[in-house]
Amino acid sequence: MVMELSELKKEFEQFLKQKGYKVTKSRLELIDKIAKYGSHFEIEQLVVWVSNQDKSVASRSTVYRTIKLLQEFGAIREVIKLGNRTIYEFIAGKPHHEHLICVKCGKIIEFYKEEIEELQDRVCEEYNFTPINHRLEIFGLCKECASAV
Amino acid sequence: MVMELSELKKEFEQFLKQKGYKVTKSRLELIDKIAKYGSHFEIEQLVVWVSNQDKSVASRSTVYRTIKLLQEFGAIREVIKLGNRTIYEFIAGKPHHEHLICVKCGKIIEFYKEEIEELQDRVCEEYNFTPINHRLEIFGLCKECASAV
DNA sequence: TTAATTGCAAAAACTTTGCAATCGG
DNA sequence: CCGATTGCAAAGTTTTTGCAATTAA
Repeated sequence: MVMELSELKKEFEQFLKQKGYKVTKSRLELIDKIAKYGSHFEIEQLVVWVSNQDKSVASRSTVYRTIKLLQEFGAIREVIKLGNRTIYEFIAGKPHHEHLICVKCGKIIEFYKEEIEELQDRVCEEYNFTPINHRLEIFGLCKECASAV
Repeated sequence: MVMELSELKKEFEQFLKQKGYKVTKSRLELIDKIAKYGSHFEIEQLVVWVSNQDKSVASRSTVYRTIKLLQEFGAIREVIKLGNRTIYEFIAGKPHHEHLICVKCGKIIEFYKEEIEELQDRVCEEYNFTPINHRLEIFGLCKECASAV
């Protein structure tokens, strides 16, 4: 990772203070757990994982509420919406990228194409549209699953 | 629209028969209603609209079940996933395109950039990934909403 | 005839919220 | 101390499903 976790946590504290929110044990624990959980995750997994910790870190409600804060802060984002599932990604310190999603095995491949970003900017200009964020999902079969058919 | 609705309904009938499904009144009525509903819609809207028709067209369950069939058939697709909402689009006879979504007023602008498609194909080749479909959503502010800030 | 489809109501899955107790500043 | 946060359970959303009645082939 580009950014140290301790540094990220400090920035998150800054963010909370600046917004008039409180720096609580749950919030700091959660950003820590999410960072260590792995790149992609779903809320339910996180709730279960967090519930199985020795000491209670946060309840389901708090997880949901903190997820929103972390999105606002910019440490995580919804990257894949597949059927009724929402997959989040820990993006702090990571450059922007898009995803290839294997609909058979669930594998997620990240990629970045500068030209695609540029073309998007051009489209936005054409329509006088001010982009805030975007998401490009390519669903299909990964190499292994395609050859297994 | 490029394709006639009557022709589309015939193709849908073909599709149903081929799959061993039955051609029912509800299914034909629904493809008709959706085609006439307008480009983008959410299921709840459709259920309400369909419920308000003189003669009952289909129940909520049937709407949900038929939506899945129509996706399989290829007449509609999930085009925008925003928060917990899913916006579908009637795509039969329409060329592929992507969307700009105004997060303030909800306006949806369609666009198509051949180069973006080509670049995606190239990425897929690089990763030996077999694409099935994709979705590019650019969230931001439309011209009107941006100037109103 | 008979297997698929429908409508209903119940359940499931996911997310939000009211409120009393607790915690941070 | 005071207002924000938490946990809980209840409620809200959205979607799925079991089953008896109905319908298409």
